[in-house]
Amino acid sequence: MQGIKPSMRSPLGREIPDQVDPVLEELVRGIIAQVADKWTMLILEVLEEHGTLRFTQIGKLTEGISQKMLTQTLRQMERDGFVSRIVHPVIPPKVEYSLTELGHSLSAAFCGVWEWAAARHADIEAARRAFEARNRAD
Amino acid sequence: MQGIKPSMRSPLGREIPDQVDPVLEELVRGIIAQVADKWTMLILEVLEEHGTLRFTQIGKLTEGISQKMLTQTLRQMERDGFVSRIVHPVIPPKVEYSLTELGHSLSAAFCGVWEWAAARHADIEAARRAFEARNRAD
DNA sequence: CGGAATCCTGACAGATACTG
DNA sequence: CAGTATCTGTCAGGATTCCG
Repeated sequence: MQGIKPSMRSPLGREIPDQVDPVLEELVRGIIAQVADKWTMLILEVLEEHGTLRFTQIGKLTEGISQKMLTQTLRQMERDGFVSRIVHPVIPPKVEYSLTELGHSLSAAFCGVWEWAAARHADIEAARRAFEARNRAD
Repeated sequence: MQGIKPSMRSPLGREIPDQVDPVLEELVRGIIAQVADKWTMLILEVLEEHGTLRFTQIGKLTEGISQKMLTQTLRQMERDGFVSRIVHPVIPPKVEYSLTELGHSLSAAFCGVWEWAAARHADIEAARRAFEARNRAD
């Protein structure tokens, strides 16, 4: 009886109810889906590494992103409180982005998944090769 | 100089190189994208909670999944070594799925993100309301 | 410079039908 | 029961153009 929801295995002794509010669950799932998004993760990393950056700079540092997705992703991250967006009313425009405390904490939370993936990727690759071999045999 | 990659902030003192192999990075990113997939996460949870299950049972317990996506997702998870698939050669067919050790460890790895999301969802919702209010004002 | 608006396509999800 | 095959629609996301 263990689940990926912390309510069922939380090492902290906190009294999280076993029956998680389905509304909360749905919300949390949505949040995870968003933060696990390709561009969100990349931008998160770029901002972690470089601190405050301007729009175009993020675009250059985020390999392969289109202007549309950059705008869209940054908006979403701003909306969720992960990045702060400061507009300097000058000509030409200057907009600076940086991670909020919430953004940094998100980054830290994902660190565990990164460590897991880095530690186990060899097992995954092995599993894939084994799977290939199995299916080639029939 | 901090990133979401553990190489830059790993609390464990292990000697992970600061310059992560870009190939590995791409792989890890792909893995995360997959495991963060909606159905993958749901099935992961269902199997954690119920142990070994048959194809149809997983379908019933995974609200809203189509039979196509169930097959597809289970195949992928089997390919990556997260679930084992045992076919009993009887009539009618009987196929049993269960998590492997790798699957359980994946589940555990994501627990941290769940805890983060559960702990911080109020902040995110507040940020969203503030964002709404801000944009309503102009 | 930092976007917004528009158009377009291809990948992927859902529904349906068939099968060992 | 546990799939496969096929068709179709939707929609995320790229390219392009324009604007304060």
